[in-house]
Amino acid sequence: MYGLAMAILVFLLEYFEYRYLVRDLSMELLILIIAITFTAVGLWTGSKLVSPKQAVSSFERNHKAIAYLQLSHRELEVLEQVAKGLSNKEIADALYVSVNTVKTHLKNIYEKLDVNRRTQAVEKARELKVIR
Amino acid sequence: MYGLAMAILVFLLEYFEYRYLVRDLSMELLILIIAITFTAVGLWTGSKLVSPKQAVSSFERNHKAIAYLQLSHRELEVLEQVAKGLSNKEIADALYVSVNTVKTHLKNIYEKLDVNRRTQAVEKARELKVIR
DNA sequence: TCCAAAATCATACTTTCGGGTGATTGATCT
DNA sequence: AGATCAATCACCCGAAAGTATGATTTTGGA
Repeated sequence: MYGLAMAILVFLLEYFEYRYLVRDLSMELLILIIAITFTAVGLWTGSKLVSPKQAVSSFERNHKAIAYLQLSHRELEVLEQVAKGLSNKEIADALYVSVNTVKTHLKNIYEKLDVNRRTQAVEKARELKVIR
Repeated sequence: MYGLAMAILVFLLEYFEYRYLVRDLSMELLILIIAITFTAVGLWTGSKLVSPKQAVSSFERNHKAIAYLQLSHRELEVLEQVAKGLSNKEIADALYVSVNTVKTHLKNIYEKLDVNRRTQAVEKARELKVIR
């Protein structure tokens, strides 16, 4: 796309070049136009390339923190469900285990994160980039 | 800065123009150089202007959502405390009101956000950019 | 193969939350 | 002056969450 656009522009400019070459003024103008045009192209391309990269995700899990906290795979799953706002019962159903199991996992999570409420656990896990 | 750089470039190019005007090849090359240069300038300028804006904060409160949901000032304060992971008692102490008042506010918040748990309220409020 | 960690579940108990209802006070708008 | 709304508080009750303790089964490595 970019290459094509540039080729066309170069072609067009070459045409104008031969038409108005005699006048000095048009040459300066030509350079100005090219400069502005390609600055715009650069800005546009930059915004198209840079913005999505930051907007789409900008989240990557902090595996070091998880390892440091010794959070198991299952505990992470429970933590994610909690962050989604699910109740213990709903988490139990989602993970096909009993409510008691969920509670046990949560107890261990609270201990590892050094908190004693689900809301605090979510808050802390977010800070540590353990969950989204 | 940008204007100065462009002025210098135009001046330089004008110099080259008079020096190599006779050759057709250099004219095309000239245009190519200008195009590439200013694309680079555009990209650089874009990255300098766009990146910091998104990196520094990237959060501004959605006042429209708050207005639409009819969340009062006090309700917002409670919501923020909840998001911090505080218990009703702790929120009550922080805002110098009774636990019952906090509960009343929470009840109204739940109704307005159409949820029935604090964790869901936090989740939804975050989605709607009502809280950080 | 054997062990430690992870995952599972249970029971019992306490605390916190959430829902329902009702009431008072003060500010704002008409 | 009356209506409206935000903010405050109280009481009750059941549900959910959290704490403590103990036990069994799976499983991934050494």
